Amino acid sequence: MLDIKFIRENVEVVKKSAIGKGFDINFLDELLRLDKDRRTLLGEIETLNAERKKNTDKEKGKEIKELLGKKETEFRLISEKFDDLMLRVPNLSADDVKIGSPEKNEVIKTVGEIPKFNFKPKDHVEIGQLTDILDIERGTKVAQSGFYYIKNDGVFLEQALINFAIHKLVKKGFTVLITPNVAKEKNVVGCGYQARSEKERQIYHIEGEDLDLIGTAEITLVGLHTDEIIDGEKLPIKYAGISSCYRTEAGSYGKDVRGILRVHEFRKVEMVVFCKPEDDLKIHNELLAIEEELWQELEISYQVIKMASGDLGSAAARKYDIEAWMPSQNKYREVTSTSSTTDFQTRRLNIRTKIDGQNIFPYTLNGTVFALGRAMIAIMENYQKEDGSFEIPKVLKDFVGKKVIEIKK
RNA sequence: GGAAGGUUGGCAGAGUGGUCUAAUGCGCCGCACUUGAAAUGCGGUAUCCCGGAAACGGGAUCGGAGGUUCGAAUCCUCCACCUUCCGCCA
Repeated sequence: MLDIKFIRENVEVVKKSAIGKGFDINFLDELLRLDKDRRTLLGEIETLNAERKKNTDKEKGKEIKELLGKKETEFRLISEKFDDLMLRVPNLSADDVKIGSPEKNEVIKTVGEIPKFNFKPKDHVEIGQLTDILDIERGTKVAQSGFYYIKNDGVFLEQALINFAIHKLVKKGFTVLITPNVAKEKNVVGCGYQARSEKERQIYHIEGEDLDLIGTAEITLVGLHTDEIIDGEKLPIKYAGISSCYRTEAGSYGKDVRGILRVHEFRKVEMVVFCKPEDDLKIHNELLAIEEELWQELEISYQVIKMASGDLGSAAARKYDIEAWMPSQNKYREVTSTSSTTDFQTRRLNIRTKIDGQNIFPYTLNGTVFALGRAMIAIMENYQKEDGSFEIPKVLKDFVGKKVIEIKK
């Protein structure tokens, strides 16, 4: 959420930034009109309240009460609309972000060697069948398309990725958590994940409860401090959370239907940092560096993409993706994403920090450590051998307990 | 699922119809005293609205909504959440 005062005084800046992100911002004039009406009414209500307090006359008291009732109803109506529109105003993109559609995304770095195979590389679905570590068909049978089983050594591989990641992150000063996989809608909306429309809703809702299945632990990690005041001395606070993630993937029918690249449920290790505004860039670079370090240690080739404004989404001010090499597709595919959301989320969730006696909204940043399904795909495909077996990256060997995952006899 | 108790400022916590401009304590910020610190003293300490360049001034806000009343933190109703006990259960 942006500060309404900022919006009032910088309408053109807000418009320009939103258009750069590809958002329809036609409602901005209505928002400003509602803001004006809302404040006028609030003034009237407060004056009436003050009168009511002082008044001792019976007749006049009743009069005031009646008028107050009308004004309050009107106020509530306007406020509701106002709040709704406020939530639809996207965050500003950072100054260093290129304005433009996703085609303007920039590859800022390519690291590592693309593996050369003297056979036609298989995809993870085939490798998963041959090694018997994935059962996608039965996931579909028991649950639905987009759900899958991980079996046998696959289980150890996923656990290995988690362990490898959290050991590293603890050393880097992160507090590790296993978070709830559900959260009240307030936290979902607070992080900027509200649906643009019901049709495109990405989040599963639990019927009859004020609970959504989380799409990422970002929601539960940022939500940790909802309605709290964080001591400025404690910043930066760094969290790494393990959770399941649920996505309806509405609007992406037909994309990546094969395998487990795009699914409704997966597990992920996610970083969230609360920091002082002036540390934004520094922390963002740190998060990206951690993500790169992990892929370097896995010895898998990757690219770092700096997203143009059109690919930022509502909350992000700046975003980098890492794309890892996927041999079966002969291209790099997204495996991590790290964003700065400035004070967009903390404003919505009323998370403040006290620095020298002053309350300000801290900045939040997030970044993927491992989207475990996608990391597994990358390992399976990049480390595959001709028969469909694959090696375990050196850094994971001790965690998995073996060097190769063999095909099932 | 059943029952009881609770929700007040950064925290603890008082407050059962007007004097609440919300006690008191702690924390934090500033100032004074001090070589420095501690201790002490004084002042401040949230959010929103209006006016103002600012300093500041005025007003509103005691979980949410509704009701009773001239008047509600305080009484009544509903809702949300929290705690404890019971039941069920990994």
